[in-house]
Amino acid sequence: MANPSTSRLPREIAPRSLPATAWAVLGLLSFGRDLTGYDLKKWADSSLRFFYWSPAISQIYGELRRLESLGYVESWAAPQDELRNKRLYRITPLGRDALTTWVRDSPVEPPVLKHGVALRVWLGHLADPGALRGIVAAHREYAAQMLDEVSAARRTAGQNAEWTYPELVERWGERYWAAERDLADAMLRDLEELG
Amino acid sequence: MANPSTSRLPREIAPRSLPATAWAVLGLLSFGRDLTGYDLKKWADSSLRFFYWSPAISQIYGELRRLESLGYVESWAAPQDELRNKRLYRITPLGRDALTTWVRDSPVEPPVLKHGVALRVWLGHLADPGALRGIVAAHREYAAQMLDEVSAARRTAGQNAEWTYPELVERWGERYWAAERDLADAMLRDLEELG
DNA sequence: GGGAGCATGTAACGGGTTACATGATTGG
DNA sequence: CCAATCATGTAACCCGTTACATGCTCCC
Repeated sequence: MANPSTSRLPREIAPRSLPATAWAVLGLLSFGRDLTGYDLKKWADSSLRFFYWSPAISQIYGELRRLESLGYVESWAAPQDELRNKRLYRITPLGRDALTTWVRDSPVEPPVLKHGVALRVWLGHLADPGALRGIVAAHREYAAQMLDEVSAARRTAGQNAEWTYPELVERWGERYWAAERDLADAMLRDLEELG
Repeated sequence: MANPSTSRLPREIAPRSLPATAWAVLGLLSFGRDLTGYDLKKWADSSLRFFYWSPAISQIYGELRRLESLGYVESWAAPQDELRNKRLYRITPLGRDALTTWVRDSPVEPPVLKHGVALRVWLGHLADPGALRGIVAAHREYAAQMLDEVSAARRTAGQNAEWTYPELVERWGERYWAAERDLADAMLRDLEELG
């Protein structure tokens, strides 16, 4: 049996590496604005979701608390209106350093691809051909709409130097969703050829 | 206060809908072969992962137990060699029906996109331009390799009618990874234009 | 009056991963 | 002899979601 007094290692000093979501939230704050959790959720919905994903609001609040406990963000109460307060968050120099290190050094996780439409086509031997084409056609429209939305987001975004990289990623997002739409079209043609 | 005797509804009879992973595992079995958990993991690694993803082996074993408790699969011990047994699984008619219903009726989850490379480029204001290009270039190679692997898988796959739909999805996978590679190239060009 | 938006959080749950444990066989 | 492969499973843990709770303001 292990000696109980030695079997437990002291809590490691080096900061445990955070989930990518935490870095994404900190990343939103790295553009320099003071924001509430609610603000962050809206911003994630209108930008992050096109190439990453938008966490649930409850998770954002949780990550903000964790980031604050690590000293990566600071917060204070600010008047929302006469009666209520809201909590504004700002990135700290320590947080900026940690995020910079993460961007530079952390191994890049391979992109997650979990394509429910492909999964269903793969099981085509169990489906009615018409219904299958319907599923793919619906996905085609979904991709087309994502393309519309990311294009709209790009047009309304600022053009200053500060937004160079987000703009570049939005361009990438447009191409991505256009490709996704074209891929759906090609799959529809393949399905129709089956008769 | 709610009356404790009525505040709790009776356990619903209708089968709770399973996570997509369970349907994917059942889907592997729907091609009609008797397989072990280990076999299923290998097959997932060589086909599912190109368009969905390959669950951990421990999860496959767990899902198999759940599917068996629902009557969707049956299993029996078979001799692996003189000393050991392995457990073979087969889909049941009930399981086939349930899977068919799922393919037909379940709402299709929008494809998950969680692109770590795009996230890092989006934070480009914190990175050294050369390092950023390095990240994208590595991703370009990753996509190219996925393309190679899915092409190889398609060439070695059976050509009979049974494999029509898997083959179609593999074709889709080839196009997908080719597009991903081209998207990385385009992003590299955009990054280089920044100077 | 009611619904949408603003704003913050807790609790329960499920999905999925890694690490661990075990042990035989095959091939270099 | 050692590593890889075959084969099955448990336990701990974390990530993330949904559902729930609260309450104000603005606008129709």
